[in-house]
Amino acid sequence: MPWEKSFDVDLATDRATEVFWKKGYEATSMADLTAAMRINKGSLYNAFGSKKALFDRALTRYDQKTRAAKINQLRAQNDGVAAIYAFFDGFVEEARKDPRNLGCFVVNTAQDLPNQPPEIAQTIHSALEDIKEFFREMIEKGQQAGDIPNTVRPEETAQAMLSMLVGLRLLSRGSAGIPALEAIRDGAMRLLKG
Amino acid sequence: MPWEKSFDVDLATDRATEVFWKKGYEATSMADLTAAMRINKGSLYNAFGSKKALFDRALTRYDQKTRAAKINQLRAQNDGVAAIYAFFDGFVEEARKDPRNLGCFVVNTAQDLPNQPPEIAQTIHSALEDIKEFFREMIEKGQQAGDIPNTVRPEETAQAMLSMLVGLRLLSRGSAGIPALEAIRDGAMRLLKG
DNA sequence: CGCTGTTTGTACCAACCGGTATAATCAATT
DNA sequence: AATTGATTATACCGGTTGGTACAAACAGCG
Repeated sequence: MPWEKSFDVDLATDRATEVFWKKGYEATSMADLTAAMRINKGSLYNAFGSKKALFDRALTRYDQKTRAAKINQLRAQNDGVAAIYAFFDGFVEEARKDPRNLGCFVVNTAQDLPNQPPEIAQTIHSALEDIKEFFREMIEKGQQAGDIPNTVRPEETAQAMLSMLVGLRLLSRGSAGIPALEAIRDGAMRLLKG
Repeated sequence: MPWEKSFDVDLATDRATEVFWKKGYEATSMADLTAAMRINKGSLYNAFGSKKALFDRALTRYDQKTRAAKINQLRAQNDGVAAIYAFFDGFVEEARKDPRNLGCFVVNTAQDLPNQPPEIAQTIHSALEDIKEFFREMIEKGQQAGDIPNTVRPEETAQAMLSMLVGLRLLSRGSAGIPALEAIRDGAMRLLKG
């Protein structure tokens, strides 16, 4: 068997992610993708199959590399309150560093859910559920440590925090400045005060 | 001068809004629009000028008819806490009644801000600012009535509530069920407890 | 070298894109 | 009935859409 691959598939996927992330699925053309990925049209279809398949792959990879990795890292922490703060503050920091105001690829796609196929909907649903679950676990951990009063209902509060996070990420796309995002982060923490 | 108009421009605009609302600007074609508006291509360009101009008009009209109208109605209320609750609960009700899960046209467009022209960005910015201002006023009104403790900072809390609202509206697009939306609404009210 | 499989460039496809043009039809005022 | 302007249907424009086809160049293995 001769030489089995030349370009880096993951690198090409990450470059495709950048375009989908900013413009969304429909507004991104195959010409946009081949230019950004720096591979030929033929190679793209050979390696990924279709635009939809590439989008699916890009979204899943983004979700794994960013959201899932972060959550699994913070889950290990024993201070629940600190873990939640770090999670929110990380996104404020991301917004501070990103001059392009891309926000969150997952949230962007969640906004477009009614126009997405079931596989994508499933990916989004799992991601959001996992975030909520993370919040719930950290709240319960904080309660066991005595940092969070027992009057705070874990499930409902986790859901409310997820909503704040989604809002923060959407407003990061050019609708809010850094001070506003910090106010959102601090507001989320106030939900833990009972 | 002969008969000055035949079709109802506002009605046609509302029909265009439905399509833009669901699919977004890019994914909506002129064919989609003429079909939904039930007017001819020629009439559309004669009456609205371009796709962009139609979108702008549809968005502005939607914002006036729904968000602005609701806020101005609730502003008159003398119970600040009740006004905020009614505002949130109205969107939960809207989600309950809408089988298509359209969410909010303004929030959808805010998500797409990096790809929108300055006029649209301005409209979105004004709308979000007005909502935040509404929250701030109602918080201050609640504090004067003694319903909200003075430890609650009006501006920061209003910003946090705006984020929860944006999250609620985005999650209404198929990512969350009614109970989850109710938890978000109740979580927002907890921000007023100090 | 010869075989294999990838990459690349290019050409091509039918379909659609936003937008324009035109001629016929239509309704209401004069 | 004549005039006026909006509405309609249809055809058309150049450009782009996602996707396919194909030959040439390429790189590794036997």
